[in-house]
Amino acid sequence: MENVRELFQIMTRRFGFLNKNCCSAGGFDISLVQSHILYEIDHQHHPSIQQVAEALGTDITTFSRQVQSLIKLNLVKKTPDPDDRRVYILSLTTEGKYVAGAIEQQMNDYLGEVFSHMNEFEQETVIRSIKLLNEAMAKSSLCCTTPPG
Amino acid sequence: MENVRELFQIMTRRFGFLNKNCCSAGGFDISLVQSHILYEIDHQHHPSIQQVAEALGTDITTFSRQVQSLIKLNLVKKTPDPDDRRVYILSLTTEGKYVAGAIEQQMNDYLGEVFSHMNEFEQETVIRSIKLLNEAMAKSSLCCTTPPG
DNA sequence: ATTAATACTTGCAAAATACAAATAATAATT
DNA sequence: AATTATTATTTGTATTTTGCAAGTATTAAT
Repeated sequence: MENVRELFQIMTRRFGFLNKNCCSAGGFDISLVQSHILYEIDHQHHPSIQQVAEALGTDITTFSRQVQSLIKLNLVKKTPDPDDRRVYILSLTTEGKYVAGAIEQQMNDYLGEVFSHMNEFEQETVIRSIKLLNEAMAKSSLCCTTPPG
Repeated sequence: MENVRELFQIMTRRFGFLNKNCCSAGGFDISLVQSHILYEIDHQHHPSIQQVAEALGTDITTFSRQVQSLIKLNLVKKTPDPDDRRVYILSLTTEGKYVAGAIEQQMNDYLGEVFSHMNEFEQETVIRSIKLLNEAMAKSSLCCTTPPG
């Protein structure tokens, strides 16, 4: 098998560039990490601060501050968990949902443009492959979980 | 077509975790960005400082300092370009090549483990798809080049 | 009732980043 | 040939990001 790492390196770097471009959607201009946080809060079910930090592989103290800044921007809301008062549940505000949606849309537009350079069959293949890859990564023990740092 | 962005987000995040884990290879313990710099210097042909900074999408003043730190670690070498004395050519030292190689190997090992969760046919498909994707991204005008920031 | 563990926050210090300005060399213009 | 403009890189300085250590508040275990 050829150099898989190289293929991945190129792919993820380019996707990173794509991501960078995409965060000034919907009139807001937020950072790349902030967009990841919005994404994650939006996709988890009533997540706690710790759960989101964990998912993103971010130090919890750093994340605590990141959340604060998003609350200041009125994009994220922090609600005390009635079952355990140590815990805060994160959710997106209406504004936050709007921004997350705008970014999602823009990213999908960009990806759509990328995919337009492939034919229908190639597009299907690529989508299916990424799914396979995600499943394989989920099965892997070595990788793909929060790093120790 | 389903939510492509979501598939990409998951994939790249996981690959990011993989990358994070992988930088303490060969006895050295370097940062993720440093590993990307080593990779890029190794894969370009006698690149100048600006060229590598450009490829990585890093501000040139930041990159100048990053190079300095890698020189201090004796992983990178800076040679004046004889044709244009404003320019410095970057290259890896013997030690730098060793570290870059160790990281490459470790990444490939990790990816090998990930791929072991797929059958031969799926593996082939995934590899081919990533190649297709990289080609499509290269063709795209919207994305995948250095962002303005 | 006391101790241990957990979820989150804050103090502080270090690291990463970027804009503006400086330096040094080459290219373009007069 | 002299002057001006452009380019490649570095440094000054200020901002932002980050993380460890320690703190608070709450729940779980003994």
